[in-house]
Amino acid sequence: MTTMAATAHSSPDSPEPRLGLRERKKIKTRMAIRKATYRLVQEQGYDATTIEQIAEAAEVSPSTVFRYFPTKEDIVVTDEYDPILEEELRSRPADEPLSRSLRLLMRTAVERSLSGEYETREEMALRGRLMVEVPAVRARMGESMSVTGQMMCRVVAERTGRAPGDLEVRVYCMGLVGALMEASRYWAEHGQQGDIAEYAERTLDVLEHGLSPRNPEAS
Amino acid sequence: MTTMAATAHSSPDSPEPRLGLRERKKIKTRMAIRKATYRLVQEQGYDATTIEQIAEAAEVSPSTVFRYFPTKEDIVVTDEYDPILEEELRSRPADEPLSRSLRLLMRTAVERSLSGEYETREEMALRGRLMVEVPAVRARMGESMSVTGQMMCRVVAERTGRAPGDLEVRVYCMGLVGALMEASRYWAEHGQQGDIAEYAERTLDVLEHGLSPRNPEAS
DNA sequence: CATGTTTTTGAGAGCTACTCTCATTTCATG
DNA sequence: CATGAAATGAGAGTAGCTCTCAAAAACATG
Repeated sequence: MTTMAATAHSSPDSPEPRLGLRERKKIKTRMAIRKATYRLVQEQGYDATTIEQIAEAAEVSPSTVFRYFPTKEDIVVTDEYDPILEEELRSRPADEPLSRSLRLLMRTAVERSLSGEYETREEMALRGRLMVEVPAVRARMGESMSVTGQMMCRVVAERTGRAPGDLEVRVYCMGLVGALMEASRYWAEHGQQGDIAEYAERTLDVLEHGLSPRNPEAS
Repeated sequence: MTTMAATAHSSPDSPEPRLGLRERKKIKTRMAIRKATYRLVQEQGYDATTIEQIAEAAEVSPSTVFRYFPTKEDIVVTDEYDPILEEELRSRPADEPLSRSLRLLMRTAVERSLSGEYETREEMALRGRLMVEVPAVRARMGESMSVTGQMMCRVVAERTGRAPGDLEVRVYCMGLVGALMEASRYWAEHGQQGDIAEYAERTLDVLEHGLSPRNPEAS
């Protein structure tokens, strides 16, 4: 009953710890596990890193690691900003062409991840490498891709006035997400050098206009 | 052991056993493991079925099971007819529009799988269910999807005169394969009732012409 | 501050997928 | 039939993951 109330009862001038100690600790533990994992995986590789090592480095018990992440792959495959993308997409004017919204979305998404707002560039790079090298991680990535696809379905359905479960909607979204996934994989496979935003643009071009036949590298 | 009896070793006019006894046995073992797995999974579910049970039912040792299939998921996720599709696609005239070739390909592929030529309909149905229900299987399916995508890349590259590693080619193919995958998943989720060939058609329509905005079920 | 309640954690047992090694059996061939 | 190669079985070992239960930490009270 008194769930939300009570906060800041005695000292009304507390900085910003809106969350209780419990919540804050959970977040910290989560981060600690991630950090430890990233470090260990960088040092010794994914397979060579065991849950036990991760637990020890993060100063928690193995049980706790599994309480926070259902599988080992989940520790590295995050997908935090799905909801952010969703909101971003929804905020676009409803009469804007979908393709245009998507282009803008891609651009801001890339900018954000490059800004290191949600994860460091090293972490992103590591994730990219793992996606290419470790089958289990790649597989898990595919699963999370499907979640993103569903999110997309909801938004696209609203825009087009169709049902989210509509075959056309689902197929459209999964085609899109699959293609973008491949683009990021292409980027990862090429040493993460090229401009990923440009890759996204070209991807959307292909999806919109098809593959122009026999067009040998027009760039 | 006396099942196959004398294999007509001395008579040089043996019908067609071009393969040695070893090869034939390997094929048989492979099939036996698959059959046993399908049966047990149907009876008790995927997770409840252990490798040990499969081994016992197939009358081999657990070691042998792992020798034939790297993972448990691989036993059910087959993907035998990737090369067949490839040949089929290659056999199409080179100047035929890609979309047309793909439509024909889809049609024959569906016909073939429905004919029970490569696997029984029950097996196909089971695979569909597992793909929807069991995360590990779905994940593995995604991996095999990626292999199909690569095959597609090679063919599409030839057709369009581009390189197989070309970003546009890869993105196009993975978008396509991802969308078709989603279509088959849609089919599986809906009790495997609808006409999967029609779903494929609609999928290709969407990819070619985009999502027609606000078009409420025009069928 | 002492209390009782709830949540989180750690410890440990247990299951199973999967790997590796080595001895044994089964097929192929001169 | 003898010799070499390939397939199998048996067994030990690793690690991811689950479950249970009791201790500890955070919260809500008087």
